[in-house]
Amino acid sequence: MVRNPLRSNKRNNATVKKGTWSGEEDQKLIAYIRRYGIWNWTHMPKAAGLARTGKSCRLRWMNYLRPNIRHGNITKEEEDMIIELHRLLGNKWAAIAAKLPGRTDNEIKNYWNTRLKKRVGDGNKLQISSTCNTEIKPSLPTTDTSILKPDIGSQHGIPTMSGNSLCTSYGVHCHYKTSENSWYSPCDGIGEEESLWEQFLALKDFQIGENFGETYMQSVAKAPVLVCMQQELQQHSDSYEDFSMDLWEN
DNA sequence: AACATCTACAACCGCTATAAC
DNA sequence: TGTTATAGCGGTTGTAGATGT
Repeated sequence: MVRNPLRSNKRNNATVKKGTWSGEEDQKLIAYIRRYGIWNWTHMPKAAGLARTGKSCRLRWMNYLRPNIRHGNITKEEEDMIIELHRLLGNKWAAIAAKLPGRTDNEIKNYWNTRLKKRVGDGNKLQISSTCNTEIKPSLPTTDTSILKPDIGSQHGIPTMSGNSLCTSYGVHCHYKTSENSWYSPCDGIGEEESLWEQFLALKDFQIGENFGETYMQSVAKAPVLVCMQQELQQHSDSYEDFSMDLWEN
């Protein structure tokens, strides 16, 4: 894991160190950031007395040195979350990491590529109707269809998707259950989504059903769905950009 | 014991989005 | 409006250590 230590920087002819960080380098970076904070990754290395690129410093800090990073074995619960989040979000490692406190995108990416990829495989992508060209992640077979409501969405040309525990109420969202009595949501808040839903439904001119709030609150596969909604909205609304993209950020 | 292959993961690279000018 | 700088993301690489032959 030790990489070649010294290489010249073609741009400024300076010698830039590469490869594994030493304890001394770590201490320099930590000490500098503690004292001065993060102000500019490009210029920070020189100020901190490090022969590294800003990019290298940033990576080292973000992945290993910053506070609250959890090192060590990934728990079964975390592993389950990674699998489910990957199923929903795909290779959005930063988005997945945001849901696992203390874990970094790099760590999750490595964990997926080395341990989970082979086990979980590729037959895990959620499918969505052809009306939506967004690739979304895989789904497990549906077993319980008793809770299905009329697929209003499809009547309006809205893409329908399915999830592990399928509930296509209103044809545009589904529930996802990660474990017994535990609903998981990829988004922190619901305000933005609610607004999006309302605008979307208004554009589509159909009613929010009586169980809408409950079902939508439990919806986890909504992130990909929202992209489809955004695509729909984009065709109808100039203000689409005002509210759409933040949804993925969370 | 020696060599080959595999696994895990730290780190790098290239690209894109965004901000600043 | 175009250009440049910066930050961040995801894919990929390189290598130490483990395991197999």
